[in-house]
Amino acid sequence: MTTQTTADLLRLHKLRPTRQRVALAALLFDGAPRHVTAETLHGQVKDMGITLSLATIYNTLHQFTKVGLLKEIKGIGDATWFDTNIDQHHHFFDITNDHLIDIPASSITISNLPDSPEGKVIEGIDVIVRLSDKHYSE
Amino acid sequence: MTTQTTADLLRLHKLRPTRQRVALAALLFDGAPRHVTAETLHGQVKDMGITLSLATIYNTLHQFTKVGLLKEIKGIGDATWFDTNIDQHHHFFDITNDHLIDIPASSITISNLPDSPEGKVIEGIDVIVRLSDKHYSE
DNA sequence: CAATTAATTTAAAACCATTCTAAACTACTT
DNA sequence: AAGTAGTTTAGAATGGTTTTAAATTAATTG
Repeated sequence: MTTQTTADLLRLHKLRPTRQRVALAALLFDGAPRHVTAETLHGQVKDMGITLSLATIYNTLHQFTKVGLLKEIKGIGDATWFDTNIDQHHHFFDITNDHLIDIPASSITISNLPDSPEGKVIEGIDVIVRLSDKHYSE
Repeated sequence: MTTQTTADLLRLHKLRPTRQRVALAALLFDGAPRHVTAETLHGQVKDMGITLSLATIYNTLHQFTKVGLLKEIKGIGDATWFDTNIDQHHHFFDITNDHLIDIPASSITISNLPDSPEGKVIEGIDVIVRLSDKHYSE
């Protein structure tokens, strides 16, 4: 994705294409699915020779989430993850290396869910499948 | 549960029945299913006129978890929850009031899960069903 | 295109849940 | 009763995240 279209993408969402936001958007929205935390993204950006404050990373991740460019995933590991896959979906979480893999919502069938309590509706369902290394000994 | 049997329960798990642990065990293991965080438990204990340091609450919750008296639930809301239901199970989480309700594992059927990545095995599956208030308008 | 305005970025402080530390205390053993 | 090992505690430290207020920069206006 060129810098030009990245700027356009931001403008499309009413976000000023600042140097910082363009850098982050270019990195995040290059087409490959990505899972980042504020810290991992900060590191990746630093590796590219760009210095951004962590506060800006947080601000930007939240802004991108608000306009629908990212999906926020809490409750996996210790930090908050942001996912470029914004469709409803679930996750494998590899506890050996804190790695996330998407599972399309259509790839899991959940049935026989008990009734919701009176007056409550289901807002969403999150499935986390924890993975660890297979051990061949025994 | 009487103080005597609470002390016995603790001794059974090789935990000294200190004043603090007896108070917490009596509160937690009275038969009703309970979901607590360190903060909610600290508040409940304080309401009973007993003063315990937060550090002790954390220590004790972790010790109870280690011996199998509690189950630790991370990733729901901002704090770590501890559940007196130690069976494998899932949760409704009411986002309007941070209230948890257990869903027995047997009450949910999950099928068609994609294959785990090569060399990985499933450690566990966590399902969180987020609830909010039903709105009748529209 | 210079000046103004409003949004953005930033360093640093603050926050909150949790853990650590090291000293004081207490249950159990002798 | 004395010793010792386990436990509790206040307070400091930690880690992820948010807030604050000042400095900077993008967009707008004249």
